[in-house]
Amino acid sequence: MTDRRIQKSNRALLDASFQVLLKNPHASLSEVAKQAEVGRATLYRHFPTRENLIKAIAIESLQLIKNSMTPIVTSDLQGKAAIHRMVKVLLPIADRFHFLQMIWTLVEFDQQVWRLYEEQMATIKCWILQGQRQGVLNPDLAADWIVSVLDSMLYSASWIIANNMMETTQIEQQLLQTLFEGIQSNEA
Amino acid sequence: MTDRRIQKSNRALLDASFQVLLKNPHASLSEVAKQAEVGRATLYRHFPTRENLIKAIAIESLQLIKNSMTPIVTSDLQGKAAIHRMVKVLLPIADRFHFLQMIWTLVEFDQQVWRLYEEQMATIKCWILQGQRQGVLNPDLAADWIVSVLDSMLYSASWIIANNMMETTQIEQQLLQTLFEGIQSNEA
DNA sequence: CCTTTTTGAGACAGTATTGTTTCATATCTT
DNA sequence: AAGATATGAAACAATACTGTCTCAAAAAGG
Repeated sequence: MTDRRIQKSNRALLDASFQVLLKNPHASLSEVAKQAEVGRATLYRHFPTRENLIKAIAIESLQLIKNSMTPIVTSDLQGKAAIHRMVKVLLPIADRFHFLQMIWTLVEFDQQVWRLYEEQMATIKCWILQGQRQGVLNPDLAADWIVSVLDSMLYSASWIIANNMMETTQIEQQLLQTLFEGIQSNEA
Repeated sequence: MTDRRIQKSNRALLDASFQVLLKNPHASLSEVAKQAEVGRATLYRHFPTRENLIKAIAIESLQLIKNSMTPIVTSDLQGKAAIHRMVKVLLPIADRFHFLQMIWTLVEFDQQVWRLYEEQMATIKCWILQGQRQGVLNPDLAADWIVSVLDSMLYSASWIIANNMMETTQIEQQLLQTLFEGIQSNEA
């Protein structure tokens, strides 16, 4: 039915562009095509404009994030346990967060992308409010602030991983520790 | 001695470019010149290349940060108290951090800029190690991780302030609370 | 007041990128 | 195997931005 060539090119382009634009958001589409081992014309056939390409990556990233989170949503995990689990699940795809954060200022997205984004944020916020009601999370902290911190810590972690400054498992442990208990010494 | 026009144009250009490029790193130099109420030719007379302009903003930002931090360095504050104070001092200029973080991937800086940056980071890292030795900061956390978290939390705060989502004083309090004690409820 | 210097406006060439189109070739589907 | 379709290479126009230059006007300094 569907031509295998199309799928192959599409995949190669999505992977390559993510890889290239993550490193350098200014990269020309020639570079992307080259990295994807695909002709420049083919790139334009698949993604008519640059914005179109970036949007496709954004949607794929958000979809990836969503797919990682739904198992947690459908499970009966709540509050702290849910957040704990979420961090573990999202850390491996933290570079997707990085990408979204990076292009956020460069491209104006349409409703579709925003909806996906808001949806994920709403889910996280919901867990936080739940945790606060249950008394496991500090109710003095604004939910928006906590969401933002979570976001930026994942970003930090992704950056450290990308630069090979620490091992993934160690980062995971340190992130959770810091997020829940802060940087203060336990004994203090 | 020095022509007042030069200083005036220079200041206007530095302010305008920071403002414009913070919003949109892609903005053309025409937009910058327009915002600065200065001719495009004048912009090029002051800053021969785009990179040159961005570098100037980066240096000014780093200098600003440095000037904010030196009073703390020369004081005898240490460990937690020093970090506490630092957060308070840096929060008002968090948008400078935001800017640096934003352009970091877009421009390759020369030694001068790197030195200034490394210098600030080293100072912060020094305080953290000190705090860990004194037992006020969790010694299990990597100093690099803590620096990174600090950085990203300031970024979060700056973003929230920029979007008028919370008041500055409240953010300051929440940032310190989260940084030191995490998001966990005290009673938990 | 007179000289020097900066400025703004505009024209200008150079360059890079975008996006389109064509056509022969290779690869798929049936 | 045969027809349909995606692809690569290349040429192409259009655009946008960069960086340079000139010149008259404005503003500074002594």
